[in-house]
Amino acid sequence: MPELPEVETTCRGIAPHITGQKVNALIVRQPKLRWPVPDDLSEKVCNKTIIKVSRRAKYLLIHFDHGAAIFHLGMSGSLRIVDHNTPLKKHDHIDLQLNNKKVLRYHDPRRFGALLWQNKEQLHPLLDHLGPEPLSDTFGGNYLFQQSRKRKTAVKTFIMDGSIVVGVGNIYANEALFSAGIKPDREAGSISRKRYYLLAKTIKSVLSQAIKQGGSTLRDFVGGDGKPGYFQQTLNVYGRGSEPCKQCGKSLKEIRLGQRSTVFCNGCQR
DNA sequence: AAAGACACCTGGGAGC
DNA sequence: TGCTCCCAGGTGTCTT
Repeated sequence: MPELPEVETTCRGIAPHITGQKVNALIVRQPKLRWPVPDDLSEKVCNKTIIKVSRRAKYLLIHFDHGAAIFHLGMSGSLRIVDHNTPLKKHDHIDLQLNNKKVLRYHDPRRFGALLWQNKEQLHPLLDHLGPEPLSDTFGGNYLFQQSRKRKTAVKTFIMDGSIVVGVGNIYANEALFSAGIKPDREAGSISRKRYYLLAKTIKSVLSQAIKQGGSTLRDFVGGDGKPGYFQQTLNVYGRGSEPCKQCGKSLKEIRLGQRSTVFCNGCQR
């Protein structure tokens, strides 16, 4: 479910409700996520005050004086703010109960997500060796061009590699490549600097557009049924295999790259 | 070193 | 209605 824009939207949505709050309890009903929830996490966060919420790649960090709880939403995870008496649904695995009678509730049917802990001033191994944030100034066409030299992997696989750039998931990789007019299976190392400038630009714009739209549905993260913002995003190719290209009308092609569904227009992308 | 396959897990939809 | 099969927004780890 969550690509970078949804994690960012979640981060912004929950921050005002939990920042400055003291944690009353951590309830872990199902510790078997992608990695087990640490046994001692409850002791680490109980009676401690949340000082900040931030995002790095698709990780959501809840900061305390002495360290941070790290959430990852995996494929199907979501975090929402609910009232303390809100009935549990299936797959509501974790509650972080706050002083203000609100609960930060983690829901994740497939359990590919995670809840971990990192000590102060010491980067968790998972957050080490990550590439730049796509929306930062250190990420751009020149960087992509340089990183891609002599690489034979498909350009789509390349931009989805978290050590190159974080946060470009399957939906937005497809969309950014369409907008840049680049065929997803082109060898990364064979693409010109000029075209990487355009690709970096479309990656940034497709992600910021989605975040902007997610911002309009922030209330969904504090009640309601929690429909993620990017469901509203206009998708040009993702999920539209064999439908007509919105640009030229030709039938969109669907292939698999790195076991991921890949959709593109043979006419508009080369 | 880089590329590709596989793993984790549940639910929904298609096809029979 | 119910069974079987395939697919799904991620990403660490193992094998070539």
